[in-house]
Amino acid sequence: MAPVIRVDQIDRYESQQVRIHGWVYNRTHKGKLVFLLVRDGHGFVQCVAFKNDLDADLFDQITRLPQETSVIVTGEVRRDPRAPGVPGGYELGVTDLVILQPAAEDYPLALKEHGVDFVMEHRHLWLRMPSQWAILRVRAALIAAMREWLDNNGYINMDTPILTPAACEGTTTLFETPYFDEGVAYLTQSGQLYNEANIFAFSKVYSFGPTFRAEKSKTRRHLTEFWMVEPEIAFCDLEQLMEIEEQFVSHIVKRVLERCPAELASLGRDTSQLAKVAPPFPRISYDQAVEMLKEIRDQTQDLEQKELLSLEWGSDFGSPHETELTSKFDKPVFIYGYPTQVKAFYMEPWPGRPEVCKSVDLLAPEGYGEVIGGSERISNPDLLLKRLHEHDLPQEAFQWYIDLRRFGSVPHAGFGMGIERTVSWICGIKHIRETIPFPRTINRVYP
RNA sequence: UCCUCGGUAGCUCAAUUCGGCAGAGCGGGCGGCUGUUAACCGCUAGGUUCCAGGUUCGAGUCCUGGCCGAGGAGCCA
Repeated sequence: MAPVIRVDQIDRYESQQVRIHGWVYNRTHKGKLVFLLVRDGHGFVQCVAFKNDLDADLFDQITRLPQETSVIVTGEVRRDPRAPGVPGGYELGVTDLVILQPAAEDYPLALKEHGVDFVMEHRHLWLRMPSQWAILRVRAALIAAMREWLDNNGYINMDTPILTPAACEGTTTLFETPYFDEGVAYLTQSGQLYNEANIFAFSKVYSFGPTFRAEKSKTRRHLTEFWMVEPEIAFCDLEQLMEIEEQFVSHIVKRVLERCPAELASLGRDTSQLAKVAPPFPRISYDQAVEMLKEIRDQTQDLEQKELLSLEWGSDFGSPHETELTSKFDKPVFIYGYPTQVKAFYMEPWPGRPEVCKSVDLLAPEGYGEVIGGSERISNPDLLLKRLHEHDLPQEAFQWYIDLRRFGSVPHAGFGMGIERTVSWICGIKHIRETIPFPRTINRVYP
């Protein structure tokens, strides 16, 4: 019996009889000839059935196979540049076909454009479409590349808790859940504080998991549940942190370009920009960025844009600022040394300039904005305690965190990278809701 | 929370500045076609025009209120 193959490896089987386990994605009926586009999860391949080659009854069934019917197709692999598919260029001359289940006729997703609400309502089926399939395979490749780099560079994976007793950073809104006699617990918005404990045992660690923000954000860059990788490094300052970040990001982009060429091509992604992603990345201080934005603002004629770009020293950048800044570069850009007042309480002050802290954000090019936020952390217990009080945070809840600075404190730093934003940049897609299998947004928890 | 836009067939949309018979393409069904790339051609079925009021001889269209969604701002990764 012919072997079952994976469509992404079809080039290994030219002129051989093979079987494919899959689903009918599309059908074109031309009388005595039927084209089936079959997907097997690994790729999409065209299968060609001629009336003369097949039993009359079977051929008749093939001419009316509904979209999404599950099938086992047997046939000979042949190279043909006309053949569509992913990776494409090969097709199957059908010699036999078994129908496992004919799909119901009311499959909702036509091979046409659909509205956002409609495809989101049918996310469980939308996943089968080529664009979604490609994006989520890139996501998986990206996660694998990320773990590969960390595991190969001395980082150890430490899982941090999802149920937490209090706000990690005390600012943003948290999801709350009842918790036995303790009253309430909160869904985590970062594993960082726990990782700061972990580095004193393991030196270099990373956590990777879901994080939750109950912000009422309603933009293409926000989800209420998203995934973040958070490396944390002992004996590391801000400068070293930026070197780590650029190595890390460059490795991920390079690996995805190597491993997902067919997926990126099927998304129509121009990869020439991604190919330029290699160290070093430009480093711009917050002060310089403010100056650059002033110039850009003075030069623009568009009054609305002028308004959006208005900025005082001391405030954080909004999305319009990030877009303008990154458009000046063809690589990701570091912006470091943000004002202390717009950043979290645990960031190390800049030497001699307490109004600035040793923080760094990495902004992706092509308008994708912030994908990484990181900083050197405060290592002095007295200063940390002072900052806690300035931010009105309860000392008791953070006692363990202060303890870390009492028993062999060292300079240390870390960052968090948003997986969905990074995938959306690499894939070149507009909205991050497509970069996670089942997105959670402010007004959607179904399916 | 604020600003802007939208809701008509299963889907994507149209329905004449200024109220006058509810339409098309895709998808479904039936038929035709040996190289299709969102195939094409013919026939066919398919409607609570988001909801509730109001104006009018007459409302998909105008008015009031509500619901739902999208894009953006703020917040953030």
